[in-house]
Amino acid sequence: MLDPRLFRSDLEYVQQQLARRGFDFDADTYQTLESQRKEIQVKTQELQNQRNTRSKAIGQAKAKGEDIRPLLDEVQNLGEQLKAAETELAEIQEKINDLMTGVPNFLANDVPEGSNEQDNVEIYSWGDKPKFSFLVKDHVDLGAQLQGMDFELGAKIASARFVVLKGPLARLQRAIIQFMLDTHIVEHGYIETYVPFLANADSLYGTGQLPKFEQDLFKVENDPGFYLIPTAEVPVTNIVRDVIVDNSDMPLKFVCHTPCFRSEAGAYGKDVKGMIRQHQFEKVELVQIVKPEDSVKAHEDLSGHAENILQKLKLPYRKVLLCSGDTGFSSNKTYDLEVWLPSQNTYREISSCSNFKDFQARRLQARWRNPETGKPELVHTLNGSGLAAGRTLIAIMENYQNEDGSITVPDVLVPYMGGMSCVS
RNA sequence: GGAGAGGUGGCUGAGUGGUCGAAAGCGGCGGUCUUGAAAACCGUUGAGGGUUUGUAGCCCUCCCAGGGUUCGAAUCCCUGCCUCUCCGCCA
Repeated sequence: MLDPRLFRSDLEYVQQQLARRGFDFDADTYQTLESQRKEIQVKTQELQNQRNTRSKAIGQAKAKGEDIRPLLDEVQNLGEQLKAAETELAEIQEKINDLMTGVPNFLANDVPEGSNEQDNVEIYSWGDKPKFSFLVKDHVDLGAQLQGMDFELGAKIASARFVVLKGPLARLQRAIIQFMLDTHIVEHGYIETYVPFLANADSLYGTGQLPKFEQDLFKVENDPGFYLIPTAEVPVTNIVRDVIVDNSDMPLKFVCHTPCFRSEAGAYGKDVKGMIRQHQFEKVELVQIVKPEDSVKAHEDLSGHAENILQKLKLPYRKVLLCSGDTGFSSNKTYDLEVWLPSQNTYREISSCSNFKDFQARRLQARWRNPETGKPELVHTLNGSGLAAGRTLIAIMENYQNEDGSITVPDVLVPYMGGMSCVS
């Protein structure tokens, strides 16, 4: 959520900023609601004040043994007036809140203009694309040949967009996850966390998935309802919900491996084949909680940590700065890392690293105490995949494939495969 | 699943239907003392919001959450959530 005070003090600036996203903020509706709010809130607080003063007077009169009858008559209909005002205020505030929670974050100044992913800007590419002297297979064919990747079985057990991995391929995915976690913990200084895979509505609201994107989530119809986490970002960032983080603990850097669950509503016909787009996939997520002045630097660091994984795996990739039209709702600035997939002859997203500034922190009420002011102030939150493990698995399969359909294991993963250097 | 106890400020912990946003201790911050530190002593110390040019003043809200009773609720009633203890079950 954006700062409501900014809407009151400089609405024109707010509109300009939001227009960069093509978001047309309804200023008229807002101003009508806001002027109503002001009037009703002042009225309500005045009535509350009256109630407090008079009740106090009654208490004092009673203590002195005076007759409180006239005082009681005086406050007779105050209660009803107050209740009506409070109800009206709550209604108007809910309307304003609904309006505000639908407003996306501002974009950083250096986010390029553009309407969709076509307009994203490549910052650089890394690594040499492999050259093959034979016809390349995609990960689906390779997986079938290795008898380690079965989509029909996934469909039988659950539905389309699920997979069953078996044998060395299942182990390879686990090796990837272990390798990523160890690298982030040992080399990049992250704290490993283990978290719930179901989250409540408050948590999803805090990171911005609710109320706007409920259709993307799997919901557990319990009482109270839970949601399957679409990313570890949700439970991990919510660690600091309603917390004033100690100055000396900043920055907080968490790494977490979880399965992720996405309904993929609206993705019909998209990436139907293979493991690119699944209802359930494994991901290692990086989350940082930092002081506001450090977030731009932290964003570069965090995406660098994800890149380091790709580089150690020697997977060719490119780094892309998302344009205004492709940057997510809560994000101020996002880098995507896209890995080379030989079978598709293109780069595909394998990590998305975002700086949310104080947008999530405001919803979360995640704060730190600024020693200069002595006051609690909002932190900045960031996260990024480091990396999506399922997509890393298929990138390795395709880039490291041999003519006979076997897969060479990247050097850094061999220890995690019990010394196995080739999957066949 | 059964039985019981409880949720109060950064922490521990008192509290009564009325001057309680809340005793006391600890911790934090400032000061006195000291070459410096410790100890001791003195002072200070919650969060959010409204109004406003205002980090001034005035006002409102918050004692787990949501309802209710009342002129008045941290205090009484109801519901929910969470924590702890014992029993049962279980990876």
